[in-house]
Amino acid sequence: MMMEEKLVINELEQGRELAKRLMSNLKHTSSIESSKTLISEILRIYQNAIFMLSVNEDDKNIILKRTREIDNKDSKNVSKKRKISEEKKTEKVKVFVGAGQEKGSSIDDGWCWRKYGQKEIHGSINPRGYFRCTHRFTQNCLAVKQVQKSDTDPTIFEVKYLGEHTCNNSSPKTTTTKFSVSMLEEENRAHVTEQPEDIKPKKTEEVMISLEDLEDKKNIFRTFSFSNHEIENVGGWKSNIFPETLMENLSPATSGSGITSEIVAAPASVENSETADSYFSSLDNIIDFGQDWLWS
DNA sequence: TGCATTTGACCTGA
DNA sequence: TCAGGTCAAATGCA
Repeated sequence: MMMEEKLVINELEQGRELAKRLMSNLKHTSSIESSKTLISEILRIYQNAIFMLSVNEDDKNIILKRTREIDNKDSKNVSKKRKISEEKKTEKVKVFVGAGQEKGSSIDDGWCWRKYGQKEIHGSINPRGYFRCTHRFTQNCLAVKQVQKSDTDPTIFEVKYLGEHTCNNSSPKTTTTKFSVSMLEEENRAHVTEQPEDIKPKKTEEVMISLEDLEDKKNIFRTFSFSNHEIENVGGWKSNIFPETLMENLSPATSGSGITSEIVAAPASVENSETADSYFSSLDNIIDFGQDWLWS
């Protein structure tokens, strides 16, 4: 089996386990917070899986090469202070570049990060930002990520994840699954109809706003797109992610604000795959379920 | 006032 | 020796 297929399967298996836990949670407990956290985790895992299925061959080769290098180093039992032997996962995240991003702030991937350094990288125009989990000291969470803006496309950020989150992700901000939605929310507020004061987004309720919003699916996926810009079969890709009914409900104003241009099609091999279709269908169900549950 | 960010210095591996 | 990664004091912000 190909290495990337194993990685995807691993991600999806994690998603399945989390979904089971979520179901159990809903049956046996009334802990809304833990269920929200599980939903966020599931969405993140499916995002990773979709990304793995959709990266182009060059990106796959880079990821595989790094994975093998890591494996080799592990097998030699080399222990260095630099985190070269830790699990590393690289994502390319295309974002709307707003003011916050220009300042080099962290890409909001649902976790709570604290910036601890920035370095000019030899041969790169843009500096690399270093982030660690906010709960590093309180919960001994060793997750770290590096964010660097692409030299060729300023709307693409390469994000490297090192280490796993061991924190319980209890920060209000960390329970969101927005994938860099924040800047777009700023943009969207100009278009969104006025809401009553009491439901304006508050920091502690971002997950509710995020999941309650009818356009949430659109927000999630339009702010996370894939590095394969060559393939533009948007209809097939979008129809996998967004049900037709949802697409019909999107207002022209909002769909014209960038969503169609920012969602990049999956490779044909993914689009034509029944397996992949079922994954996307599951994702829809998960998102639908999350919204219905939160509304109820 | 507490927390996050910035940034120069320092450390480490290649 | 140099590039990349981390530390920690200074600074900013709510």
